[in-house]
Amino acid sequence: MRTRLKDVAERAGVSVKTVSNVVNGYQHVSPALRAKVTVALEELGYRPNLSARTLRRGRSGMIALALPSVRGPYFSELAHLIVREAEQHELTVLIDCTYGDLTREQTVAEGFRTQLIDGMILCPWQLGATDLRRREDTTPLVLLGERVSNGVDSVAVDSRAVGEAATEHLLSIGRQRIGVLRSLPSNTGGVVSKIRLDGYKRALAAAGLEFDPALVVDVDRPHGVDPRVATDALLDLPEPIDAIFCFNDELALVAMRRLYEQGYRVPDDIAVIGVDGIAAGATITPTLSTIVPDKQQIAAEAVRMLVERIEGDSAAARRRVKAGFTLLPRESTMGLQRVRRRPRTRPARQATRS
Amino acid sequence: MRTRLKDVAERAGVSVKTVSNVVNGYQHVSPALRAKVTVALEELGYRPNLSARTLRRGRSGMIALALPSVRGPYFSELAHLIVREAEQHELTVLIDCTYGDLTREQTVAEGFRTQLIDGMILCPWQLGATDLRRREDTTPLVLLGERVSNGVDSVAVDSRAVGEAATEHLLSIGRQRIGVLRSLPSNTGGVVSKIRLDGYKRALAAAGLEFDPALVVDVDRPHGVDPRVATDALLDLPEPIDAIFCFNDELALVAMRRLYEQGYRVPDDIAVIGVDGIAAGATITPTLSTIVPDKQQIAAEAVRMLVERIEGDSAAARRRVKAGFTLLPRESTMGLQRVRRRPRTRPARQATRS
DNA sequence: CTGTTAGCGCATTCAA
DNA sequence: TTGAATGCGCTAACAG
Repeated sequence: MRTRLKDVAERAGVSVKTVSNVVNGYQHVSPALRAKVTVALEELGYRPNLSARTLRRGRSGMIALALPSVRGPYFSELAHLIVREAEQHELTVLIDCTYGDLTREQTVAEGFRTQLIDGMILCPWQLGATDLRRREDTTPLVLLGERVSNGVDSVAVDSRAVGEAATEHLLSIGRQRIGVLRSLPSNTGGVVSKIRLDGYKRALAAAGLEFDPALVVDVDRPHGVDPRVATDALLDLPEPIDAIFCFNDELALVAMRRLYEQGYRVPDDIAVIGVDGIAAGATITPTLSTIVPDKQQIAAEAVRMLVERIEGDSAAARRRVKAGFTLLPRESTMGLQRVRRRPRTRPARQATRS
Repeated sequence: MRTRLKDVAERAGVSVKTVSNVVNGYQHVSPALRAKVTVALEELGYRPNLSARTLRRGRSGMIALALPSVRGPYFSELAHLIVREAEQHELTVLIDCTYGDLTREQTVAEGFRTQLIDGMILCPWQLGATDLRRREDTTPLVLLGERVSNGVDSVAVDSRAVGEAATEHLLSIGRQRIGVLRSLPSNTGGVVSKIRLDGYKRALAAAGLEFDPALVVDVDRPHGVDPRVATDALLDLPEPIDAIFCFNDELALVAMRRLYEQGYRVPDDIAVIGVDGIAAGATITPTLSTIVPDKQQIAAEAVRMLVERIEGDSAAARRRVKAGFTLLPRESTMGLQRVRRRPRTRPARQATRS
């Protein structure tokens, strides 16, 4: 049997309450007793039973983070930041993967790990306003993304502004026919993609250009159009394109590879811009121009709002926070950095295929 | 107040026990009562209080996963797989970031979230055998990696074999002077790096080549030598190298960029191989040859062993499972795929700098 | 300042 | 098959 508070009390010759006081860092304990208790605590190797404490306190100090996935550069970074942020508030994060599955998202919204978590942050892909209205669970909830505009706290980047910024950047370097590789994860309503495309259209309109639907190709991984095929589709257009706006960096990487395979040069022939700011983008050649959402801000705001809900009156008005982003112009739009060609000291090798 | 078992019981006009039976799917409940209870459950929107249940059962159905970070391609993928694997066993995963910090690792090993988690999987970077011997907490524990060889269950890839395989591959394509970019996270004892280097030496020896310490450069992010500088160091060696073995793919990406900046061609001048199998490696040009640890196996074995500990007698002998890996030869060692140069239909553009 | 006691919500003895 | 009572370990009222 595990050592309980009671065991420690007996050992130290004090009451349970006193031990509890010491464990919880209460002020009003005489030094003498505190010392005795501390020794007993140490000797018995006491560890509080968090379930019991949670049951009693009605608080566990844990929050859930429900994401479509924890894999992939975007969500893993976001998860990391949220975990860090939660730590600041002495909260532990329980991560749950929804796989963008509606049923799972509903389960989460509708009382997941009840009473074991003090609140949760959910990034919905399919969950709709209806689901949320039906919601009976009273656990504080903060939503990530623009999907739902219901009476729930949420934080998201302004996708329209993102679409606009990317497009404006491409226009600013003289590109006129801008293809779009739009990611439509098969399991999403694609709200974000839709809004981003609005931004694209707006930027075009502001530049006096007409929107051409043929320039927009949907990429629907993993069950839909392969990104390579989608890129080819853009390249095969009768009137050639001079830039591609990819809705995420991973897509951009694939597109750039495809452009290489098809003999196009980036950015000379075709400029490429992505969204996310994944690490590889800074390292590949050409380095990838991209738009970086302020994940740190997203994490901080989400946790802050959640903590407020947990601690404060749940009655406060629902808030909708807009997170910022940054345009990072790099080589895939601005042109390759000049490199110094080294004198070659030995003949170029042939790779020996085995 | 939240609806409790008792409330449901009153509503349905039955005892608490019966409701509990229904909730937990007990067999021996008469259909009539079951129906009544189900209705009451629905009407009141009952959600079990997991803290109470945990306290009573002595099991929470949660396990902790303590990693240095959840960011980055390797750990995020691993976390993902472990979460999936845990789900198969109806376990929820609580993720904790240690940042490779010794104190935090000790905290985790020494009774983290006691009684709230049924077991844990820890990937130690600094924790030593001493810490583990001292361990008083009885929560089942499984270790990831080769760091500790104590009386604890663990699963890890054979780093020596990895080092050997990478080196042999480079030798097999005719490279003889193989530089090593060795990652030594500032907070690690670098056990893995050491063992991998052993593999490198062994492969060299087997090929009748002498080991040259000058060929090994340590990269110590974020506080130590910049990977770019480290790459330069290899390039500045009096006797030129013809290959680089990078201890992880991210490092390889940086090295390849640096090679480009310095005017070397990959793989013609210098072949590059990494370890991890990150997604970007399949997409960049040249695609990155790499060694992919079988993360799925690691995840599966870790969870399996943990579950056995949780359910079975804790007395069973400690096991040390070796996970497999795969060599993925790609363009960065095998040579570029031939590309078709398209007829250019319009003059090459100049990127207009704004 | 410290001890006694009740009860958080649930699962589970033991009776019926 | 079902109901009543007990206690999991802890914290917070309330006494002392």
